[in-house]
Parts: sequence; structure tokens; C-alpha cells
Amino acid sequence: MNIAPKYDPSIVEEKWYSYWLEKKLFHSEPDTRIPYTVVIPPPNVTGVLHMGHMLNNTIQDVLVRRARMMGKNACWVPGTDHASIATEAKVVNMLKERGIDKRSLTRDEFMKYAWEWKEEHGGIILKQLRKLGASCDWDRTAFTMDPIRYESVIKVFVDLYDKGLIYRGVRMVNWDPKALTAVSDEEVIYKESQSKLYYLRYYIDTPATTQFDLKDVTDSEGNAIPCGIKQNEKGYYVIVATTRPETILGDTAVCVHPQDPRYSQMKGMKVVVPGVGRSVAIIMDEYVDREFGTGALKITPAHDINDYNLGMKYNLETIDIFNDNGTLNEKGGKYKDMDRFACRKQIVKDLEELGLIEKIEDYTNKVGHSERTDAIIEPKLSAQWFMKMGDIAKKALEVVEDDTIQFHPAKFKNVYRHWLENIKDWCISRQLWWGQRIPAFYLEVEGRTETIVAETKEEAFQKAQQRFGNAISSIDQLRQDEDVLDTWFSSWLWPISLFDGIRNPDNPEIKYYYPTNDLITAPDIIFFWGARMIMAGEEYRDKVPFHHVYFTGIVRDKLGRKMSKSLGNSPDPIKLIEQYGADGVRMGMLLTAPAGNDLPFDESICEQGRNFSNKIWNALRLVKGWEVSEELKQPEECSQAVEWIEQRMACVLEEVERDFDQYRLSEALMATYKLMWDDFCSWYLEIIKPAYQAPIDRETYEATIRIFERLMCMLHPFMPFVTEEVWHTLRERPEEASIMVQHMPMSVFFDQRMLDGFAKAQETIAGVRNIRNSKGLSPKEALELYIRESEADTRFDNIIKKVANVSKVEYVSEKVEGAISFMVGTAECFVPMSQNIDKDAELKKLQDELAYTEGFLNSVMKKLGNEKFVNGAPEKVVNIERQKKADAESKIAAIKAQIAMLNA
RNA sequence: GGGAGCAUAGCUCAGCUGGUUCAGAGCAUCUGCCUUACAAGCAGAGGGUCACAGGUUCGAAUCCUGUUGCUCCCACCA
Repeated sequence: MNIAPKYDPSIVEEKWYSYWLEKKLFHSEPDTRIPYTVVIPPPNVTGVLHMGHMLNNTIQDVLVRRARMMGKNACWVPGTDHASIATEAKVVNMLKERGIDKRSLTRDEFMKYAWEWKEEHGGIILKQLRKLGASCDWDRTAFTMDPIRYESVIKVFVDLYDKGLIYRGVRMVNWDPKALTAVSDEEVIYKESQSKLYYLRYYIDTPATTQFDLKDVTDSEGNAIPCGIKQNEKGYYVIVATTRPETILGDTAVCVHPQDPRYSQMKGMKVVVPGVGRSVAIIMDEYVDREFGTGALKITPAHDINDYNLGMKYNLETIDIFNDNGTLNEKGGKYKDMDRFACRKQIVKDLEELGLIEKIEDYTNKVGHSERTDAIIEPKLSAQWFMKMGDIAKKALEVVEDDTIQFHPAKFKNVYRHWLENIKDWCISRQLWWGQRIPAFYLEVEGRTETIVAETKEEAFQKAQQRFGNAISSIDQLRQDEDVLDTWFSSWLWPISLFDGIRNPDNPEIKYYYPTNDLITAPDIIFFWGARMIMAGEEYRDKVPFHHVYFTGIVRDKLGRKMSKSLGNSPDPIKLIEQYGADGVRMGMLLTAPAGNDLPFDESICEQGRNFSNKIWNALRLVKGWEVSEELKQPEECSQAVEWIEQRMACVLEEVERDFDQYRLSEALMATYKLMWDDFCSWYLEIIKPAYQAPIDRETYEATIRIFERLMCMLHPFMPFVTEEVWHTLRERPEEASIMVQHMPMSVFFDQRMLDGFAKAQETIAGVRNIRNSKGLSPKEALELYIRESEADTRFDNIIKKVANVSKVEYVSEKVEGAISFMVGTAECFVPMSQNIDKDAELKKLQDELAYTEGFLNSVMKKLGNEKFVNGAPEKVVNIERQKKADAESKIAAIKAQIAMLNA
């Protein structure tokens, strides 16, 4: 058989992926088998594959392929997410490039462009996943805005509204002035930034005759501290520290702590907002941190959540000074239309000129940025839709606490608990067009605005007629809410809506595939997505959506930075695949990424994968290059080797099964890797390998093929392509065959004593090789080996002979002269040398070993001499120490005898 | 500011209820080898006071306390 000397993944991968698709091997339909379901974390429809996706999807594919080979009906459902903000931003940009302003379009026109954009640029990422080998059921590809998913979302909204879990209200929300929409708390990223703390003078608004006592006051510990009230030629003033001087335009109070002696004279006073001239009240509230700044806080209820709360409490006026895009509105007076940051600069300049700034300090604080646009978030009062989280969160917490859903690694339970215990209502409306439009309809009835929530406008009209009778005559009186829903409000239904379980809760698919088995996700979306899916599952199926959550790590570059498009530090996964093969990249990533651990990515880890693919390939070349003889009898070393490798495989299988049970994928792969490379290639194949151009016996050959096939099955979930290729080359296969649907080998009982015996033989062989190495002897020169041991195990002598190139193995009761010796356990091995032995070198080696062993014995004796140890430690442990002592003593005796012999 | 986690070989990580899996693996490094499957390879070797300091114990990488250094999450100190 002619097999290429190097493995070329590109041809092979293309070939087999098409083959799998053509044979519909990824497709699943409900049947009598046990289902195994995974739903993909839907990537952004306009996104491209990055390393995070690679890792995440490789893990899913490993689990899915393994489940399939374990005889389960595996179904991995792919799809994409419409990603409102991100996609809408891209569409708006695209329009801008074409000279079209979004505001000049109607909603319908915009949506047409958006869908066009989606059709053109969407789904690239799913195509890329095929290159990775992902065994998704592509027939089931879904989109969070396709009809089934869209309708499901609408239905859920209406249902939750009817249950009283969804409400509309004017609240302080996180406003993204770039995307012009509200975002949820989870979408705000706080970043540390260097800013300034401005100390502003607020003059006290008081008749000129009023006198204040400016003497030092006494704090609670009895120390004298300066009074909070200052005086200059213009009058009395207090100093307020702020990081956002532009918001003074919206100031409606100044707040101090009621027990702050510095300000006790301020009760009931008013101060003048600097530069603005407005006179505002001094209020006193314990919210204020006396230690911060000057202990006096300006209150801007429209632009800060805390100020808003205080504003509510003290009935303060709310002055909103910003437009939606972050510029100043008419309340900003002369600063109208300036951007908020430009305004800040200008206002500081103006105040400085007016002598209203006491000082400016450098200050580091955390500023909220929009997760999607990176714009600085502006707290803003607006009417939004919210979902109540209280009760539903409790249930979602319970199922994780009681391990109905298990997290891998479990440490994420803490994070999850903390979030759910402090959860706030979820702002679900977004001021965008790309998304599910909120099915709320407004109409004017007798001067009031009434709200009707219904799945369609027609339904809303009917409901309106029922409620308001003849006051409603035309459907056109209804006006639908302009906003769409948060994208996560569709993704949270994903495991259910994929099987149409919202619209048709009793359909056979949802009943069969739900709940899914494993969720593979990055920890950074645990709140956005994971937690909310659990809530939706509880609410709509009364069952958790999955039983295990596998958290992948975050892929980082060599410098430890998160890989991101903006940093440009992410390699192109498709290029990597071209360079190392999909199998190589998969293997490289998996080996270095235990669950929950970040993956410091370096291209070199793919090399290991590529090298491994090639190693497998070369083993195939060796085996398929043999001529098989029907006459030859199986040599003893071959039957021993076959027996051993089967035992060994059983042992590793057990380990791998244990690893998978605990979701320790990298460990499972490492164990299989070693089985293939070390045990199979380096030991087994070397033992059975016939001499050059000599044939191999039929029995050994068949056994080898069989073992090779099973190894390929074990590796297939990790490296789907090379294993399929090799599996097909090993034997003639029927038309439809694929390794994908072979049975995964299962662990069976294995004989540990045999494995131990073989390990000893391996050590013996290594000993002989070492002698060869140190003496510079050719591997072709046969040596002799004498072993002195009380209980000889001769089973593997033929193997030793062959692999170590030893002409004879003989068991002796006396020491062998003129030989170099080494020990394997308690056995002494002698290799006679024809050439002169370097006496001094040998002596030194022996003496070193003697010193070490004596030291070892010493420490054992110390333990055994300790009465507390002998009495306190368990019998078993003491016995082990006694055995150590005996072994060490006999070893010392042997070494001493050898030294004596050398010196003789 | 609150909480959680981590620290073991140059790198990435195993190491379960303290004791033969106890100091390990892979990669990298070094030394020999172009030995007819494979130099993307083969055969060997070196390398760690288990972050630091105490404590508990007959016995600690493992349990406790403190220190230091990292990481993550949460939070409205302007």
C-alpha cells in the first residue's frame, strides 16, 4: 500500500467532512435511544470565528462525538444570535458608508437593510465551524430572530406580562449614548480611569447679616477639625467635590451627613450652584460618606443613581441636562449642544475664571462603559420595560445549590450565588429596531394612555375592545411600542425554543431532547445567559435546561491579555487550521485547557497536535507496510505484547472514563495520547515489528489492526479527521461506514500484576539501553543479560531480548564478574562487558547509590524508631515502612558486595 | 469597599478523605543517535525548601493562622 510519508490534513479534512454531511451522520431524529443534547452558545450572526469559539466548540464536539459513540442519540443544535446592539451598529455603519442616515429611514426600510446585511454577512461563523470538524446537526440551524424563535419570544413576553412579572416604569437606567439605547446592568463594564476631582465653591445663599462660626469643630473622637464653612470677600461658602462638574447644571441640592459637625450650622440653609446661580437646599442624609472629599455632596437626581434615590426621598426637582446622544440640551443654557466631555472642560474653565474652583486633584475612579460600544455609560431616567427577578431567581439558585445542575469547575457556584442573591430587575427594552419588537400597544382612552400587551396587533385590538368597548373603533388607534427586547431575552429561551417548546410545549422533539445534557460556556456570560436559561427552564418547562455546565477558560495571548479584535492579538483560527490541521489545533488547545482555566494561547501548542497526527500517520504506514504471512506462527513476544497492550488499554480506558465523568477533558486526552504514543508506538509496535522486509504472522497482524482501530475510536472525539482517515485505511470498509458511529471501547477488568510485571521488564530494558548509551555501544551489538533475583519473572524475557537486543537472558544465583550492573527493584542485573570496565567510574556510581540508599534507610529507621509513629500510625503504613527497610537493607548488601567484587 | 479563588520544574497543569501514585505529567531544555514508520523522530538525562512565616500532628504540598504576590467577580463613595 502506498501511503504518503507525511500526513496532509487539508485534503483529508475536506474529504471526510463532506462525507459525514453527505451520509447525514450529524443529523438526529428522536428515536428509542437515550438522547444526548447540546445547544451551541449562539455566536453573533455577523461575527467571525475567534479562538474562544474554537475552544468552546471543540469541547462541545468532543462531548457530542463521544456520546454518539457511546450509543446515544447525539444532537448538537447550531445557530446564531441576532445580537441587537452589535448588529444594528454594523448596519448603521454600512448605511453611513453608503451615505444613508438611519434617521431618514422608516423602521421597515431599516429592517430590510438589516436583513439583507444578515443574509450577506451572517452565518460565516457557522461555515467556519465546519472547518473545525464540528458535528452539528446543520439541518436544525436556527437563528434567534427566525419565525419560531421570534414568536416564542413574543409569546413569553405576553405570558410574563400577564403573570405580572413584566412591567414598564421610569427608572434610572444605563444609557449608551453611542448606541442610543438603554442597556442592562450586566452590559456595563466598569473600567478604572484617571480622572480629576474638582472642588467647587457653593456660596451660602443668606442675607448679608448672617454670621457663621468658623472656628474648628470637634469630631466624634474629640479631635479638632476645620469647620466646613469657609469665608472670603464674597461671602460664606462650602466646598463640594465632584468628578463630573458639568452635571452642576442639573444640581438641585447639596447633601451633608446629619451628624457631621462641620456642617451642623447648615441645617435649613440654601447654597448657590456655582456658575449656574440656582439656589438649592442643603439636605442632610446618612448616605453621605463623611470621609470622602469635603463631606459635602452635590445632588443631581437626573444623572446619578444615588442622587436619584435621594431626590425621590427628599422630593427634589429633577433636571435632565443631556440629550440622548450625550450632548447638552436646552437646560444646559450656554452649553447647549456641546458634548458632555467638551462641556466639562469648558465649564471648568469658566468656573476657574469665576474663582469658583477651590482646587483640582488627580483621582482614579471606575467609569462604566458599554459592553458593546465601549461608550461611557450615562445614567439616565427613562421609561423602560423590566422583568421582576425575585422569585424566579430563588428557584434558579436552588437547583444549582442542590446540584441538580452541576458546575465544572464547582468554584463558579460562588459567583453564581452571589449574583442571584443580589439580583435586580432586568431591563429588557432596547431603543433599537433590530430585534423582537415589544408587543405592547398604547392607545388614548379619555385622555389617558392605556397599555395593551398582546402577541399581535389584531389580538391587542380585540383585547382593547373588550376592555374599553366602543371607545375603540379602529385598529389604527393602537400604537406599538417602538422598542425591541434585549437579545438575551431571546437567548434565554434557546434550549427550549430550538425545539419549539414554547409555542408547542407538548411536541415530541421538546419532550425527547429537553432537558439538554451539557452546557459549554465561557464564565463571562454566566449571568447574561446561563443563569437566565435556568430561569426560563424552570418557568416554562418546570425542568432545568441542562444538568452540567462546563466553563471554558478565557483564551489569552502570551502576555496574558484577553484575545480581542480591538487588540488584534488573536490569530486567525482558519489560518491555524490550514497550518496545523483541525485535529492539531483541537488537540493543542484541549491539552492545555482544563475546565475553568484560562488558556494562554501560543501557536506552538498546535505543533504538538500536528506532531501527534503525524505520529499516528506513521504508525499506520508501518503497519500497512507489512507483508502478512499465513504460515508463520506467532512468536511468544508477540502474544505477550498483544496481551499486555490490551491490559494496558483497559487500564487507560478506565482512567479516561473517570476523567470524562468529571469533565476533565485534557486529562482524558493526555492519557489517550500517552497510550497511543508511548505504549502503542514506542513499546508495542517495537516489540512486534518484524525484521526489515520480513513478514509478520497473521495472528499478530490482526490483533494489531484491531487494537489500532480501538485506539482510533478512543481518539476520534478529540481528533475526528485523522482517526477517520486511518480507520478507513486500516481495513476495507463497507460503503456507508464511519468511525463516527463505531462503539467506543469500554473498560474491562484488567490484570494489574501483569502490568506491573511488564513495567519491570521496561525498566530492565531501559537499564540495558543506558549501559549502551554510556558506553557508546551500537544498538546492533547484542549483549548478554544476567539477572539475580529470588523470585524471577520470566514472562517477558523474549520481549527484553528483542527490544534491548540481548542475545540471552539468564537467571543466576551468584554475582557476575566483569559486568556492569544495575538494579531493578530488588533484582540485580548484570551486563558482561567484553571491553575493560572503567573501574573507578563504576565504583563511583555504586558508592553514590550506596550513599543515597543508606540515607534513605536512615530516614526509614528514624520513623520506625519513633515509638509514637509505630503506635500512632495505622498498621498498614507501619508495614510499608518495614518493607522499605527490608528492601533498602538488601539493596545495600547487594551494592556492598558489588563494590567488594570490583575492589578484589 | 465586599466576596471568591489561586501560588507545585523554564511553561501549562495533576496531586481525592494528611501516610507507596508523594514530589508527578506533557511541553520546553540538555546529551547521544539520519537505527528502513516517523528528525513533526528515537534513546537517555538534568531540573522543584511544593510563595513566605508560624502552628496542629508520630507524620504536612495536603489541615489551621498570618504575611506577600497574582487573578476573577460584585458594589452607587460623589
